[in-house]
Amino acid sequence: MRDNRTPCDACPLRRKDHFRDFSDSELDFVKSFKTGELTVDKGTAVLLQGAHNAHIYTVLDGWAMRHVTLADGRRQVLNYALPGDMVGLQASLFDEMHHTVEALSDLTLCVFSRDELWNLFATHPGLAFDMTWLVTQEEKLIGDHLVSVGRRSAEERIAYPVWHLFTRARSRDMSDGRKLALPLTQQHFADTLGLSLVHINKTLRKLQDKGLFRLSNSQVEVPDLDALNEFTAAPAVEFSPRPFI
Amino acid sequence: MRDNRTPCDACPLRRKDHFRDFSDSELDFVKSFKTGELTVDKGTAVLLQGAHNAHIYTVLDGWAMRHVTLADGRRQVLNYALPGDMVGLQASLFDEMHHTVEALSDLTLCVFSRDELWNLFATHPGLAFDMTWLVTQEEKLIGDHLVSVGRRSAEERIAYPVWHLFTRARSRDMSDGRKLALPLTQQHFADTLGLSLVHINKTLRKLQDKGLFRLSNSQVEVPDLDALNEFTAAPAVEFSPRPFI
DNA sequence: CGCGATTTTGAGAGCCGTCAAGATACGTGG
DNA sequence: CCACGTATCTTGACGGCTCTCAAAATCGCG
Repeated sequence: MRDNRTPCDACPLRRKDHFRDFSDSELDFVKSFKTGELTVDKGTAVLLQGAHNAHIYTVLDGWAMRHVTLADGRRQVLNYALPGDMVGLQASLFDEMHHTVEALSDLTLCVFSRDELWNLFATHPGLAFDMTWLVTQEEKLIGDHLVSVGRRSAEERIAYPVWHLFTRARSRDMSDGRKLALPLTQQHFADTLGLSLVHINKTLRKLQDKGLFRLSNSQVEVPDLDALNEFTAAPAVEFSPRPFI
Repeated sequence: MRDNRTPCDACPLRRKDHFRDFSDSELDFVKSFKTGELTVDKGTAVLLQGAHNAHIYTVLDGWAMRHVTLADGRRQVLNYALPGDMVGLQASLFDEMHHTVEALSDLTLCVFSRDELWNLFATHPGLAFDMTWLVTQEEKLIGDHLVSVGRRSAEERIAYPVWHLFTRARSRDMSDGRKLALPLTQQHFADTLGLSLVHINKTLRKLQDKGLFRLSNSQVEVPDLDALNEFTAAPAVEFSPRPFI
């Protein structure tokens, strides 16, 4: 945890169109709710499956991944967390974590105390409401993911997270509109989509040959996002500023 | 919606060990929050994917299923709802539904007004907290489901919902410990697990030949729940009274 | 420049899907 | 109570999507 933390007053996320702003009272509370800032290197596990943790986090900068590891080593990625996303809340409010949260890039997190969560609900129903909304959004994302893994072909499956991550990253101004730095290996795609690494590689080639996108050097380039969206057969998402804490 | 509704004072769920009781103040609020009761026949869609709905529901009696239907007709079941589970909240707090909720049996639901939700957060932080907890639990269940579909073999996959539904139903006193009325067809299993109906049928036979359970006449019989749990390789769940609204 | 991580490619096997048809159970009306 | 239509379950054959195994090529980093 570092001293030179980002003051909430000057939170870079608040300035982005994607996120809604706080009221003065809410901002004051969040400032006190935030107990510190955590910066970890790429590859670090921030929250560990099976462990208890006294903190809740919001991603301030970087990419994280939530995943479950089975006893025999098989892994399943649940979701990716981008700036503005909370992690540590989802498992369940006070039980042990059911999944691991790992940094995919160098990662900066705002740290909140779990003990203060009740206080948030008691004194700031608006923020509590926002938090619940965020959890329902997470549930929706995982549900969509489940639909993909359960019912779509390999080609459709791969296209979905490319489009999805690109769209989410763009709304956070992480992309210039066509290119995006994407810190995922093909193994990540495999563990996300329930496919083998080899099959991911071959299917990825087919999709790139179709011109839907281009992956290289940890970068994605999407020439036509609408075409990619149509290929995934996923409903396009509407845009309205979303809350964050 | 019927007139002879179940009064919250005499809610049959409150009496079960599985659910925690309300404080007097909470009970009063929930009584006013509940605007009616809805009883529908087996097969009825209570909430429709793509539609808006002014209500939130809690299952009072019966089985429901939450599922997504793709444009070409492929279906993916997200989860099953049993007495005490909320439906209609998850999609997202005020947007259109992203999935359908359908009655698997004759189904009775408590009806709550979405407009009052804000009031709940403003005046009863305890209930708001419970509601958030319920959503995180749903997210956990869907996450576990995703792990199953993404990373487990057909045999492991099928065993999981049998164990899971049996355990959940038993905690609601719907089973005598060995037998349970389970209103699922093999097609439901297929749509739940991302497998074909034919393959479900053949795998189901193998598992029954192993003696893990027996399905017939819409009944499951599980001779040894622990053995089944071990086979699924899913972590057993601890028991503590959970909230409901 | 050298080593580990990641990507790529090929071959062969097998799990699972599709197609098809028959058997059984269930609900409804006569 | 029986007849009949529909839903559900069962079984077999066959094809293909995806897996595993294996090895080479390329990339990334110190």
